[in-house]
Amino acid sequence: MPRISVKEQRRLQILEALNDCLLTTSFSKTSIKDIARKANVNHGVLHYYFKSKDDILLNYIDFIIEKYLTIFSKWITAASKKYPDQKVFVEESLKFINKKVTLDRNISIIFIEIWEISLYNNRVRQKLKQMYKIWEQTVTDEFTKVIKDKKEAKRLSIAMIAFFEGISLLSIICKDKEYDWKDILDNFNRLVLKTFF
Amino acid sequence: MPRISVKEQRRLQILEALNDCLLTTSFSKTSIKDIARKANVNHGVLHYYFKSKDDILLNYIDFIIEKYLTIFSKWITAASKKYPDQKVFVEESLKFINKKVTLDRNISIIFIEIWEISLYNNRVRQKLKQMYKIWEQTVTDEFTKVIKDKKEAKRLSIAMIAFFEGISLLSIICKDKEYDWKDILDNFNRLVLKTFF
Amino acid sequence: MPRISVKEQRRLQILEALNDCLLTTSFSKTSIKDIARKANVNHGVLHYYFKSKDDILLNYIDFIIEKYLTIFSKWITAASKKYPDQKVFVEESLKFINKKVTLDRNISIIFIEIWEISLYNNRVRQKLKQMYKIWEQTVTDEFTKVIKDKKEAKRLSIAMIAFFEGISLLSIICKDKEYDWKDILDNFNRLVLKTFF
Amino acid sequence: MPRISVKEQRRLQILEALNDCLLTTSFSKTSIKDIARKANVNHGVLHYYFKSKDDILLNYIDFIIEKYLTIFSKWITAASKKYPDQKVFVEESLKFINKKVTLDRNISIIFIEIWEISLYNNRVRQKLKQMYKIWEQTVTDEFTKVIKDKKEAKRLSIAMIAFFEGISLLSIICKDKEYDWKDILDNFNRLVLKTFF
DNA sequence: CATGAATGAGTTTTCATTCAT
DNA sequence: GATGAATGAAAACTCATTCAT
Repeated sequence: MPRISVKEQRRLQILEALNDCLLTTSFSKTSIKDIARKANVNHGVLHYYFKSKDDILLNYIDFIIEKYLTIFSKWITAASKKYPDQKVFVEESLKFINKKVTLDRNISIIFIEIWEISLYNNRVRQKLKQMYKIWEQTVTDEFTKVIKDKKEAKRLSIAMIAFFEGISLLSIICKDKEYDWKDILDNFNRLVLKTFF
Repeated sequence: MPRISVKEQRRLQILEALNDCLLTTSFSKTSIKDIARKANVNHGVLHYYFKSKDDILLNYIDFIIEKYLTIFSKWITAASKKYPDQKVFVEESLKFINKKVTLDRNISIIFIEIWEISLYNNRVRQKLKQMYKIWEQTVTDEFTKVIKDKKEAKRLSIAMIAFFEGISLLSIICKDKEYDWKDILDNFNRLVLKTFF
Repeated sequence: MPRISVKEQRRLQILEALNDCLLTTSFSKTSIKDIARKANVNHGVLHYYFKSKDDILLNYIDFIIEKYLTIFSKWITAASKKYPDQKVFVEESLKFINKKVTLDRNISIIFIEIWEISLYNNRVRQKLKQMYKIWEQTVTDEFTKVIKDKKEAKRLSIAMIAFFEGISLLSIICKDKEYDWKDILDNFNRLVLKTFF
Repeated sequence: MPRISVKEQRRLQILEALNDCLLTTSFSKTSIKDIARKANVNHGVLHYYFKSKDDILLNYIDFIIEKYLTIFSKWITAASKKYPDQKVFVEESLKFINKKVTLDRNISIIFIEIWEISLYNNRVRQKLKQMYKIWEQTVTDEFTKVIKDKKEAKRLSIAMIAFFEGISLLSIICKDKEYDWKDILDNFNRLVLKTFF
């Protein structure tokens, strides 16, 4: 008795294929056949597992958001046990996010693509908004442990997310030896740690 | 004797039409005929003034970048005269950018679209990169007036741009009463002013 | 269990349709939809079986060349058995070519069209050149049986092909009771037979 | 008082431009603007001097046919005086035709193009037919000086024209060191001279 | 379930032709 | 007469979607 049904497995296979496609081509210019080819399945199959190309997109957005929220929440759970000292926990968390999310080229590309899709697709935008809300609340929760003012904690949380997304974006567009993104993030992290601990 | 030739006028008219289109539809899904309709011209005209759809795009990117770099540099020039006090100048500049750029919905939408296009279009990416470089240098120049360490000034300049772009992005995706973007930016500005002056 | 796959059958159907079209319209002015209409298929199908209009053309050229080289070589093989006497064999061969090729209106039209295409399409020209080379060699081989000088045999072979192609051309352009093309060819054949046998 | 009006001069200029174009591109793929560019005139002008693109073609056909018939008849007139000996006259005439017409690459290309156009354009075909008729009669007239049988003279005349056109065609398609077209023609000429003189 | 042939709407592009200036 | 902007029909091609086998 498999935990994931064959059907679910096929669906994941297709969503992963779309993910691969998006690393080189925009969703608009990715054809159903492109996805099928990457997934090693017949293109007709895609319409068996999904209603339409747009349905694949919506499922993909859920898939990708869940994937990264899961990574994030798993880390938080594990790290809060591993690092009982709050300062070390925050330090390690920032390092983790920077390395695994902000400066991960593939994730950055995928999210720039999703941001754009969300501009003209309300359902995608709602999903994305929900993701940022969860992210913000998680970060705010952590900040409230060291900042009394709840409003201030939220403000800082949002600002930090904005900053990370901005760096994620610029690191893709301005890929250049001149800009040392890791250095910039390390300095930021130091500033945060120095300020609050 | 017109300052701008008829030809140039028509080209601008078409680029403005594309700008309008991008506020509601992605470039990929905007057809030549859509642009023509918005510009109130026959679709054949677009191929008379531009080589191809891609040529329109490239010209549009130049047009939009120049437009905002011009707004920005004009402000700097005028403001540095108007506000001889460095602190006031910086304060007013931040206010101006926030209002006219970061929180301008249309600009934000346009740039999220351009970011995405740049992912898969090297020429667009180069243009964008060049724009960010100019922006960074202008900001760095201002920062060096109050920060001795040049490297630090550059780091801060980049961080600030990343932060503003992040806010610009989130303000579009998370448009919600819950998030008061102006408030977040005002707080940030206060922090900057307090830190350096 | 079909000898020819459905795919190959459809491709042939399309190439035959193009052949029909060329009898009334030039390739340039024959649209994909024209071919589809003649083939009784949807125009999208043509792009399913062939990469592009040019790909259809290239395949058509191969198809038509092979068709006539096959007719020709089959005849030679069969006739050389049927007519053991060399003179009779040549006589019958000339008759056959005249009737089935040189004075076949459809073939003449098709080839005049292909000649023109080859002017501005190098790949088509190479295919045509290859066909004439094979034809020339086959004829030269036959001539060498009655002419000792190999160079002379080749010269005559080429001259004969040129003559037949010229007649093929003129018979289309100067279709008129005044010109009895069969009579001209018969006289030519008699001359050839009288000269070498 | 010019012999040729300005209007006529412009028209010729345009027809010459089309001639240039046809050396590299088929008539179908030659645009009005291509012709105008080659003629160094505004494309709108072409519709002032000619009713339509097709009208340009028809005039061009007349122009090119007259041009070569003129060359041909001028030669005949001059040569028949210059070479009172009939054999020498024929010998020189054949040499002239071979060099100036049959093996002139540009003329060959132009005529292969015209042959094709004539396939699907009755008016062009009629003009071409008329040209071949005049050519045939001129040659027949010469042949009747040495051949008593009028029908035979005509047959030979047609055969010779067919042969020359065939060589003209093959020399373009099978341009190759392997085929020495001049040699083939020289041999043919020798044969003709030997046979009738 | 899987396959791949078929459909047809929609896209970019070309270009002969017209016409106001 | 000359110019070049504008028109609109038609072309090649793409592709999401359907469906018979």
